[in-house]
Amino acid sequence: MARRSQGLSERHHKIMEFLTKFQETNGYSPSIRQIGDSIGVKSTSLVDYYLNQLQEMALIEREDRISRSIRVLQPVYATPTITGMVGDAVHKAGNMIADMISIPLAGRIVASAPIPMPTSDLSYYDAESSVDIARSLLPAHDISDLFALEVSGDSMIDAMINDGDIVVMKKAQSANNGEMVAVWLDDKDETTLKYFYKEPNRIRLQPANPNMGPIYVDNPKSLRIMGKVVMVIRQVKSVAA
Amino acid sequence: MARRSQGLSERHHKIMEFLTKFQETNGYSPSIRQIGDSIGVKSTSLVDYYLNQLQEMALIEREDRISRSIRVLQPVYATPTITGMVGDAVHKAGNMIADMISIPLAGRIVASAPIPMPTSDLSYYDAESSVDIARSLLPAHDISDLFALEVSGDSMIDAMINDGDIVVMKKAQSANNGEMVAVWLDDKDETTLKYFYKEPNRIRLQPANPNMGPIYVDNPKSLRIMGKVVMVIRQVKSVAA
DNA sequence: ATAATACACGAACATACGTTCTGTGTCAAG
DNA sequence: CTTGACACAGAACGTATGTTCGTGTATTAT
Repeated sequence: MARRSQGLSERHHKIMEFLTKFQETNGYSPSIRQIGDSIGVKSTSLVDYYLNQLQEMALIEREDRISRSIRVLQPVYATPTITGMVGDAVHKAGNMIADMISIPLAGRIVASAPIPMPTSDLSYYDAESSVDIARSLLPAHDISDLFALEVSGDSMIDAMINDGDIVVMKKAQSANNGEMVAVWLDDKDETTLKYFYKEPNRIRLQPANPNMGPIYVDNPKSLRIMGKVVMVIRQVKSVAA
Repeated sequence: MARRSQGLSERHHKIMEFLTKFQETNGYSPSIRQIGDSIGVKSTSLVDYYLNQLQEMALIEREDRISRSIRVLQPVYATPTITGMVGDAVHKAGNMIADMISIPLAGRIVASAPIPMPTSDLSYYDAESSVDIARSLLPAHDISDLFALEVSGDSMIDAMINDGDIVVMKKAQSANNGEMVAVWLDDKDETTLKYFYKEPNRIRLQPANPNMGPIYVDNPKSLRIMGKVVMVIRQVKSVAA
């Protein structure tokens, strides 16, 4: 339930500091009684009481009836000391682990050919052909079904995507208005990247470049949505057009 | 003292694997009995027996009479099994740490204003305003002097860069031919991103979009190079132009 | 053959540890 | 004033856990 002030009390703070430091120096968690000693509390029940609160605040995790099973989810360091800053850096690095996603590089996207899709969902973990991206950079929170393609040729230039760019896509068969999708146009026999808009009697495909006009597709069957574009990465080499 | 074969026996190996994995998945060490279960040993004393050996081999450390106090000094992953692949993935993630770069997000780039530069090299580590990028994605191997800017407005559209995009740049006062640079044009009073070409009597600024013509600058003094563009990231939201 | 050693089981033990219950004092809201 | 939420202590409880001991069986060395 809600505590009086939703912030951390002095006690909570001291406990978190102790947990963090103890973990780092010993490699395992302290016992309830050790925690009690560290903050000058005699009773184990009170410590348990606080630990439950910290757990509800998602600052720690612990397993029922298992000694020293406390996991510190968010390290708290005492006032800015050197060791504290080091620990903080370590922690940040640790977070970066969780915040990295390895996306399979499925192949190349060419205007004149359909999009190659990653074979299986349990895609083979090949370090050579994957793109590592920080989750914080991904707008989508749903990580599944992502794959990457390298753009070949200038044909996507109206989508402001150039040769050599990497597009991160999410598998999809349908799309909502305003989303950028990769579509295969039957009548044109080509793949393009456009913003998708479903209008009353037709579908409007809007290029990302506002200076260019839209394409209208009347027959929904002549259009196949391959995926939604999540991200575009351009590694600018020193070679110009 | 020395055991018959100084190498690890099968049992030792399995224990080390179990310890490593358990630690990584649970954040704390297993109990003696849990270890016994994992290797099919009924008696706790035997496990203790092996643990003492491992401790003498300096593979683990543990505190006397303290539960779950085992520290794994030298992680051991299984041979290519499922569990091994998990450990391998974790290991890979560990490598990814080293391959991540946190680039300060210095501000916004607007056509009508000069480029904001990061204040000091010991740039303040603010998690909220930084961009994490895998080093493998960066074409440049020189990591220093990198900073990131968020593009505001459509003015960079001839560089195929749109509103909301993030450009990663490297501080520079000069540029080589073919590099994309951010320049401030005195006579036009604006910042643009163009490919840089020094020609005999003038400087040619070529837009990334091949459909657009170049700009020529005769007086080198009216042009200030702010930095080289290293990378462009577009987080495609579901909002179109 | 004998002894020494490595490997294994199981029970008994002591205790470290998490959990629960009862009681007490404080303080603010009703 | 009463009520109830909150912060705390202490004790009692049950068990999870590390340790020790006694015993047995291979294997190896002497």
